Amino acid sequence: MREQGYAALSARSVAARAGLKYQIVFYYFATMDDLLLATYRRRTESVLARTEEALSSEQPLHALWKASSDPFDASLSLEYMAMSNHNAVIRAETIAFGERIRQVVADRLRSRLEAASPDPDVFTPMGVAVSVFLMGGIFGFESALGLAGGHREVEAIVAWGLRQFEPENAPAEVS
Amino acid sequence: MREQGYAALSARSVAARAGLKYQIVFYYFATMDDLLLATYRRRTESVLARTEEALSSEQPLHALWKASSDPFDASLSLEYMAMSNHNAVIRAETIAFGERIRQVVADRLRSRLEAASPDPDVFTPMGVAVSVFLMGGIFGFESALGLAGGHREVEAIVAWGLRQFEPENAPAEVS
DNA sequence: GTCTATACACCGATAGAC
DNA sequence: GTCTATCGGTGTATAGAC
Repeated sequence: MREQGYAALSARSVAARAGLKYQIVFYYFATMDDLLLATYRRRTESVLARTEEALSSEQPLHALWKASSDPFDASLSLEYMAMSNHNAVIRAETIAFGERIRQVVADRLRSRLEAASPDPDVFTPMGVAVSVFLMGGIFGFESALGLAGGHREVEAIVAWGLRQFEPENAPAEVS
Repeated sequence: MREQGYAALSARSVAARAGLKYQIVFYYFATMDDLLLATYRRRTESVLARTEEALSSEQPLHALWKASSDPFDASLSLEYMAMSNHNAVIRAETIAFGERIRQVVADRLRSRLEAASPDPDVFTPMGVAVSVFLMGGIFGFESALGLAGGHREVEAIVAWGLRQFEPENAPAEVS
């Protein structure tokens, strides 16, 4: 899926990688949608685990940016997002997971962000957390693609923003 | 493509909409890639036109956010981005267009942003322009999907940011 | 320009042998 | 559990009639 897109995920292509005949896929999964959902859930669990690991570091907001903007992850995430647009099962999963993870992130960062917020009405924990999350994702995807116009300049702004909440960190660590 | 994803764009599906036999597609376009590229180019031209229109308004940065975050556009853009991941022709076009439009936006906003920048080393024209662009795109896509957790809070931050450069605007106009 | 006819590859899914 | 055999459907693409 990462290499060739969701359209290339077929029983035949999956089985070929395992060195088996494609009919075996239907022995383990009744339909391709079942396989897809199982794969997606395994992935969201892994993303959640890595996010929580980032949140446990000494500079959780910086770590969240770093984890979110990872190009390898971002391009696969984008594939699932595109699929969410026209597959009801995947869309439901994307929404449920999206709501869940940003709640987790906001909760875990709450005390730290509230204490450091220059303006608590504007820079709420949820707002800051989701902003970092969203910006990181699309930034990472563009990097994977090879589209980097303005990235250096955006990083300068992001570094400034992160510094407002976690001041002791040097900007160099951001990228 | 918008309704069913890039995988559903086929000679058969296109011709069916026109009420014709699918073979006629190969009369107008030698390959499906040719059709795809022609469609994509028509779209990027239209996006560029609307962007330039936004930049001509009295509050170009606010207008840029509004145009970028339009959900209807964003979901189709995401489909092309996902496709860029594994189709070399589309990827080249995405990169070329991406570099071009952010250069246009940064140039057109330069004098205004430089004059208002609270810190010219951090908030460069390119940095601000691309940040608005990227955030708007993913924000609009999530809105189209029905994933809105933290959106209200993100909008508050975006409104604050826009206000730094175009102060006379009321926050209500941002969304 | 639009049609019919045809070719061949790949798709999801099922039945039944071992 | 893994295999072979088989099904109908869809995909891109070409040749040739009208």
